[in-house]
Amino acid sequence: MRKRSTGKDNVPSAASDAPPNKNSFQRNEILQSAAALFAQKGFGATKLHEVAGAVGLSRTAFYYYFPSKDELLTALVEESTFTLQRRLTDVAQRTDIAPPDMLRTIVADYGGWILNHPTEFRFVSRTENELPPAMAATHNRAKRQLLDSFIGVVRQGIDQGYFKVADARIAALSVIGMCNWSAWWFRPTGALSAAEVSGTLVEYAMRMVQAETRPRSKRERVRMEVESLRESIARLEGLLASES
Amino acid sequence: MRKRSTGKDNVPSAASDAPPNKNSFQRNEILQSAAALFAQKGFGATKLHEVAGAVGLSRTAFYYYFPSKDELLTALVEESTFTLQRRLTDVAQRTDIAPPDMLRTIVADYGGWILNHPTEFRFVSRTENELPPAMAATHNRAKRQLLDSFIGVVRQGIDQGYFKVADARIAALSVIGMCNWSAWWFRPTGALSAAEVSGTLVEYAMRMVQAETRPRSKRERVRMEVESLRESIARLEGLLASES
DNA sequence: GGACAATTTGACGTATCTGTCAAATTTTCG
DNA sequence: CGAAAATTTGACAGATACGTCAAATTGTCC
Repeated sequence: MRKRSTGKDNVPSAASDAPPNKNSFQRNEILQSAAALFAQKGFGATKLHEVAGAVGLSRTAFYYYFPSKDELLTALVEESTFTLQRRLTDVAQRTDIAPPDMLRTIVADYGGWILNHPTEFRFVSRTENELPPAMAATHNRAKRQLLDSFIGVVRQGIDQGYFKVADARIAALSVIGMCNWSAWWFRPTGALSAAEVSGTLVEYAMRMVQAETRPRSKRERVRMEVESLRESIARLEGLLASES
Repeated sequence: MRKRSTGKDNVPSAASDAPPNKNSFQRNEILQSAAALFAQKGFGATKLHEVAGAVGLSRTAFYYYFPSKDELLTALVEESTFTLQRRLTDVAQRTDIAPPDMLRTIVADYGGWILNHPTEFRFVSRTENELPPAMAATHNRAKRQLLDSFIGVVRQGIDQGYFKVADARIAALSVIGMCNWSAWWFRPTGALSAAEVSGTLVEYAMRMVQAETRPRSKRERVRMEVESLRESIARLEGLLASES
């Protein structure tokens, strides 16, 4: 019964042997269930016995894997938020791409991540007002960065004559909102895959800013033509279906 | 949490004189503060002393206006949800308007309501998973009706040749999501008014479905799509030829 | 001022939740 | 098998939350 109570053993550094509870199967099960429960009912409203019960454990067994409920929250936030944050800032830093392709890339990446991690996204959205101050600060900073990235792309597109938008901020928020909300309705088991929905979101984002089709590279032209073909075929299928 | 109270006066019947607490100023203050707190932290995570403290009351004074925390929730849900529900179903029932105007109207109405009641909307969205079963059922029914209304308008627009959209459901969800998310970023004190933002949302919704002012016949649309396909293939052939 | 109702409060009881700890049980491995 | 480690459990303590109630305070009207 080595509890290693005093030592902060939850640092992400790769201590190989000492930490008694790390990367355990049950630990990951708890994290996953907790994310779903927190996403559904919120952090404060979710009781520990629910978390434990969801993975078939007694409430006290939980404390073998996490020192406290707050530590569970921090572990969850670190796991979920950091990946999202990194992904966002990475994409937005590039300046070598023209605004239309840039918007396409950023929406596909952001929306794609949400569609592939709807539970995590809902968890973060739901618990962002209950986070401890330090984490709330970094989270808000990341959100602001994300918004600024979108606004920057839209503004560049306007300035360079690609987009026709009156207010870059409203347009960015509308695109972001469209993507965000997909976490509340998308189900991977549905008729459309995450990649297909992501492509649709990209298409709608481009329509929102009325991006002009001034293709740049050959590769990009091919991609656009293929996308256009796909859309045409889908529309034709729809027309054909409504025929009978 | 549901405990049976003794024969108190918590019947919602409109007895004009007997109920000692109804339509009081403090009662409305409590409702308003509670909506904001529930929207921010969720129902289960918000403690009663916070609600009472937000309006300058002691915790026990709260029980003079509401028999229990659950009754506060139900009162809040009834007040917030019913107005939203009625508004939605009213607009969507009309069939005398052409799809483009219909979409304009429905988005302006729905988005406008959200922009004018962001706190209520966030409250409903946040607590919808903590509602008592009966209320959850009606709420889900209303949500489904709303979605069906949007889908119906989009589908009509497609069939009548106004809109160019591959999947009516995804388009409807995207428009709804764009509107919904405004509750999380819009502030009435900002540079743009609710009416202005609402107009922008309408504009973006119309762009999303690529609404055209004049409908085209189905036969004509098929011809156009085929022509579009032919052109795409020709362009792709050209790109392929110049590749080698 | 005084009677009466409206409103607020402090003390109390109960239920629930978090977290601790020693003991019990299971698993691992020599 | 048997010992040590890993894992789980039940009992317990402290804190907090909800709700009740009688008493106290405030406001109103004559």
